Amino acid sequence: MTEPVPMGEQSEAERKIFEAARDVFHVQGYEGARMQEIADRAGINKAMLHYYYRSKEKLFEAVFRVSAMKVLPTILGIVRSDAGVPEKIAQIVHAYIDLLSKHPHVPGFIIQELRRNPGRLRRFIGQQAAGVFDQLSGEVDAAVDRGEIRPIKPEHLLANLIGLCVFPFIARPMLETVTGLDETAYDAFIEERKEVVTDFILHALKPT
Amino acid sequence: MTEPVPMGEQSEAERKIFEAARDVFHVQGYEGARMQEIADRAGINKAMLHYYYRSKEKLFEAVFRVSAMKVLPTILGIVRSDAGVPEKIAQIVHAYIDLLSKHPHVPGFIIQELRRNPGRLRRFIGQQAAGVFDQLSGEVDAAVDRGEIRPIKPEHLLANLIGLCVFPFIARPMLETVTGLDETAYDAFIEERKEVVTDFILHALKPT
DNA sequence: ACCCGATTTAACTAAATGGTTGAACCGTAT
DNA sequence: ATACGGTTCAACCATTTAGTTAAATCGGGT
Repeated sequence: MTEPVPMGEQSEAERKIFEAARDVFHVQGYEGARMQEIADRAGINKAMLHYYYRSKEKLFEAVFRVSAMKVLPTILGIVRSDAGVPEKIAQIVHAYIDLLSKHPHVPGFIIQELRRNPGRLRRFIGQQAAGVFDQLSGEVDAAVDRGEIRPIKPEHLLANLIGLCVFPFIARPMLETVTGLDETAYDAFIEERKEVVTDFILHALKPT
Repeated sequence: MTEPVPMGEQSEAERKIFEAARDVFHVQGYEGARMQEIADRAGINKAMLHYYYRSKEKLFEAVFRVSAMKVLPTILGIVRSDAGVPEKIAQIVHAYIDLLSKHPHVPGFIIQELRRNPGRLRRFIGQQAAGVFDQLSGEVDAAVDRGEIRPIKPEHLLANLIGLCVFPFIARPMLETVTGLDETAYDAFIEERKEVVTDFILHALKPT
């Protein structure tokens, strides 16, 4: 081997495999993905997949972990910050749409896996996000009591917040068709949403 | 045969096959579905699937058509009605959430198929929904001009409207975990959303 | 009673797919 | 140079899966 691989690091081949697997799993989902296609994209033999990752399931697990980790911590960090509720909303919307623009297939990928195997994400969230909703919940209730925002149950606000950010990514081909936007215009549309969604939510919450 | 089957109608067997296929496809998706499981659920031999529907693809196509048809026309009818924009929004939200509560797996099913084969839904929407967005678009722009609602691009309003209705269904297991709601509480949560979402959108659009 | 077409089944086939194996390769340390 | 451990590959294997077939069944019309 030209370059020995330090313990705990990825070899060139392992990295290429992972990236190929990520691309294929993200678009095709677990069931739709073919080990042969992953090998082809990585430009290596199919047996290599099993040499580095023991099985399809293990390879998928690795991809899932990294993908979910890419999306969750950003949000959690903002929720944990000490900004007020309206500022948090603005920050989350901007950070989330920004992030998803860089990984546009992740939301659909997560949703798909959520259908196939709800348990995995449940465990994952249970570990990562424990207590975070309670914190947000408390802050929202307090802001409501203070009359800072109109009354709303935290679970509704959370669902609205995430739904508004995520939906354009998972339903992209549908919305493109309905609205008649081409790919470039749709990218601009998503970019606009950082402001539009923030504005939309804050107005919805503005006390009368 | 005990009951002859009139031309153009479904036999008992065909109906049972279709219902089993619908249930399996809705939850497993195309790739995840097994013809054997569909046959088992229908309580018939696997060969019968091919007798009535020539192939997995054809069977899926039938299920998809009916499922998409169940969800689209309701919305289209309301959009085409002559109610004002705020009334239309209220009607769509109520009708849509009501409808999805009866077919909770359909949104995820559609999304999954949208990823696997965007072309099919594109064609489907192209036929069914042609012109409907243009109408809604015109009405929204007019309402904005009249100062009836705050300025918003129709594509954003549409994305918000559908996203807010649909998201709790496709992300259900995730939201259940994060919020700690059990199945019964989550059903109540969805029921609440008819009012909450309507209220949320209308306030977001209320001129200042 | 018998025929006939529609329906149903068990057994089978062909292809695809995840996974395995044993040999070859390659750079390094002895 | 040689042995060695990690790496790579072509060929192979076992299982699963969609799809086929040919025979059996069933009920109504004659």
